[in-house]
Amino acid sequence: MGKGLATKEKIIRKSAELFNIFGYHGCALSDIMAATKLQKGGIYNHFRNKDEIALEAFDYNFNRMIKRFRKRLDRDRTASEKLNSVIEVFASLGEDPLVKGGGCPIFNTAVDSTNTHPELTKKAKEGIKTLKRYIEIKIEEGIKVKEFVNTTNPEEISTLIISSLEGAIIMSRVNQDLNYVAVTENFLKKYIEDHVIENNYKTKVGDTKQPTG
Amino acid sequence: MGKGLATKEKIIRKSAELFNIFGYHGCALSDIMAATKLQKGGIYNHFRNKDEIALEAFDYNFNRMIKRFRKRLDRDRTASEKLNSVIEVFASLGEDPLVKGGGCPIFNTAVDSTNTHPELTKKAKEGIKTLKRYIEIKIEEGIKVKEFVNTTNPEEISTLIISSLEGAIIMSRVNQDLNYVAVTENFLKKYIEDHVIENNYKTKVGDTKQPTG
DNA sequence: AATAAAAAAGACCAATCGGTCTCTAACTAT
DNA sequence: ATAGTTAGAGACCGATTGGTCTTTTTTATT
Repeated sequence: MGKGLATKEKIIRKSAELFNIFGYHGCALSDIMAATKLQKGGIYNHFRNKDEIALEAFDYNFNRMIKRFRKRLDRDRTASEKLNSVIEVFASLGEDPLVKGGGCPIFNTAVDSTNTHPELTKKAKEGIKTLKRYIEIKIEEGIKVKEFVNTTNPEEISTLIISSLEGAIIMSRVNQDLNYVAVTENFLKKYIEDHVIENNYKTKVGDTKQPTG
Repeated sequence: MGKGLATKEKIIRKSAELFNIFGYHGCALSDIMAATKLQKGGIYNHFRNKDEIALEAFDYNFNRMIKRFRKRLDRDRTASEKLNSVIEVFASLGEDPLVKGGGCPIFNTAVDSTNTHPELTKKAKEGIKTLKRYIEIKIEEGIKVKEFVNTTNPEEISTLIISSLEGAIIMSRVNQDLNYVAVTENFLKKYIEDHVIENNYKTKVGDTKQPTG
């Protein structure tokens, strides 16, 4: 890897942080210059403009997010383990932020760019859809192998997981109180245990429920 | 009301829109000048700086939000009606946005201001807490009159309602697809019907559940 | 070691930023 | 009607914005 590539990576890495902290309009080129210890020439040698940096920075954050999901779900075998991990990876954005500035960079970008930056908005939009589909597939697989009850609506559960945890992450971030995420995480786990996972698969002790069939 | 007050109100009203659309850093004074058809002198005659406008604009949006809740819940008698209305008012931010630019102005401000504008962040933070407490009280009342099961955790349900609907609102806004909010709204209503409202109070037909006691 | 190519520096630019200040226009009270 | 007061216009300010371009430095190639 040549020197140029290393520099370009550094710019993306630092900018990904800065944009997540300050937002697109709140992050000036001078901030990127300071963070990378580069002058204008060093930055614009790799990018045509600020937009291009922001777009590549988003991709960088998104890919890291996907990686965190994959890395965690790879060690799971059952569908319920995978679904559980999905919830925990989202929730982990609270204690162990993917990016400096905290929260979920995808949703941060979504809110930040709507009405102001169509290209970024499009990326955020597609990112959310990819994430939603990713979870849906895990649920569909669970239904297929009869690990999840067959009345489970994959889109409903997927939407619920994303919306509730993303909302909670925002609440926790602004209030600097991880309890919001914790409460939401617990609710989702309990709900899935009680309504999504088939009774025969339940391993929890103290479960007084009787199989209905 | 003097001419000055009317002008000040207009500035707040227009700015409340602009800040919700573009965010604090994305909204320039020139935008406010254009929207209000005023020059700098006309604006700075009423405000000391841009910050002061943004802070008052937030209060304006927050008060309108609270009003929408109150107006709707005033016509409800039972606790379950009130809780249902809470959900519907949140969901209404999708189809019938409180502010131009869409979404929830409180959460938009929360995301926009975190790490960049402590005063705004504080207001957003307090706004969310007020909202959460408002819902908690409705739930506590429902428990008190035995309309809700007494194992209901007010904080849990309140947090869940806010986080999931706010997350869904962001998803719907960026995807320009109200389905995310609709799915979340339906889930919450169903969950509350099945797990929060006492059986004796349930009026739904076709409910096959048996009382457990 | 010499040369070619890539990377970075930094001077420079017009436009815009938030904010101030003076001056005039418009309204209010007597 | 007139004096006093408030509201608003708009010129002006220094600082900063994103971006360009030339020059220098560093790296890779031979």
